[in-house]
Amino acid sequence: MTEKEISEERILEAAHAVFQRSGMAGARTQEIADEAGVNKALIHYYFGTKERLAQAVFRRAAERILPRLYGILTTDQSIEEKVRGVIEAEFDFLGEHRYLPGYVVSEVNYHPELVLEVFRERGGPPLDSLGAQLDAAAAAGTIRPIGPQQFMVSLMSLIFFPFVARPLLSVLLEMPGAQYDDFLKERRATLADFFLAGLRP
Amino acid sequence: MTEKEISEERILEAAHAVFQRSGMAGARTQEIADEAGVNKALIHYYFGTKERLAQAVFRRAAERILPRLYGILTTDQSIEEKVRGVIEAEFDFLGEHRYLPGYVVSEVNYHPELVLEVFRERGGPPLDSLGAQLDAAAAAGTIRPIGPQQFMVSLMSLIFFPFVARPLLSVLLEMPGAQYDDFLKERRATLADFFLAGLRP
DNA sequence: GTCTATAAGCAGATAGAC
DNA sequence: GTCTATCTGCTTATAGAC
Repeated sequence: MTEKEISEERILEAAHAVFQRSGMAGARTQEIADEAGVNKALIHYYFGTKERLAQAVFRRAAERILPRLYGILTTDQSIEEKVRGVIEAEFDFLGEHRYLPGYVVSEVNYHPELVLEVFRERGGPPLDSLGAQLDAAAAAGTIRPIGPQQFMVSLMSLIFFPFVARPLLSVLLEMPGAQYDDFLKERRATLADFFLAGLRP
Repeated sequence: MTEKEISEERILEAAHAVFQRSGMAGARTQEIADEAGVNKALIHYYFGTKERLAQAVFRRAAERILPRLYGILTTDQSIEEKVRGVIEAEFDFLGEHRYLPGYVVSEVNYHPELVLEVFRERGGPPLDSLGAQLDAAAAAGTIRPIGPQQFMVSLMSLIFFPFVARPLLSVLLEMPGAQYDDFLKERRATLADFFLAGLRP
């Protein structure tokens, strides 16, 4: 890796951390520079503006979340296997990136154009093949009829929302800190059964 | 309503709108003043700082979302009736406040102390009575065993996440604008059955 | 490629008149 | 209670040396 790439990577890493905890509007380039161990000016040298830096961070984040999700959905496994696979893979990932979903969701709210451009580049999950598989399973009577969009939204809701709304849920449901981690562990173990039961006819 | 209260209310209403679309860090007091039809200085006269204005907005929002939710959970209806009731009530509410969940979730991420203080004041749902009812239903064999927290998180996830992540889901699942509204309508009609099926033993 | 120094603009907050 | 005018501080971004 060249020196240039090292600095660029350090800045991206630092920006990711700072954006995640302060949001794009709340983040300060000075803080990013400090965390990266470089000077403010260098950030502008590499990325021009704060906005373009944020986009670069999103591109990087999208490439971390989406492929593993789509990958599993594209195999030739059964619906049940896919559901279990997605839940396991996402919980693994989220264990190490607690704040990423909250950040993505927040920024997509405040700067849709900026963020959605990135997600458009990458494209969505394989809706057609998934839809066909769901239709086939419904025809065979193993699940009740459901469209691929409702399927995906329900699955993603159940997985991501507890991370996105963690601070809020932690307070409202009286599960501070480590207790919430236990809650998530229990959830990981039971979620697939709950979701699959919901699909049954 | 006194003149004083009218101005204060106009500012709160405007602040709510502006915060919702720009976030607290991104919002400008000038924009809030313009939208309220008053002067910047008046905002400080009433609320002191932008931060305290934001808190006032949250307090107002919390009082709109939570009571109707808790109210239904506190009745002596069956689990099934409560689930259907909560879903109907929340979809009604969310139809007119699309961006509220996204805003609350975003700010709770970036300024936990500030927001959580408000939610702490109000307290959570009736976990004890709900837990007892779920235990009883499980003992009677109508549902499988589930704690009140898992119950609440799953229900809230399925309801709120499609609103919180709307822009993202709209792009990834290829349902632009009005199509997403149709999707939500279908969801409203089918969600209770899906959720209740997930609970069955 | 990386730094120091600085410019230019704007935001939140206050003073003071009415 | 509401306004105009202003201050102070901070932030992004650039110029220019090394």
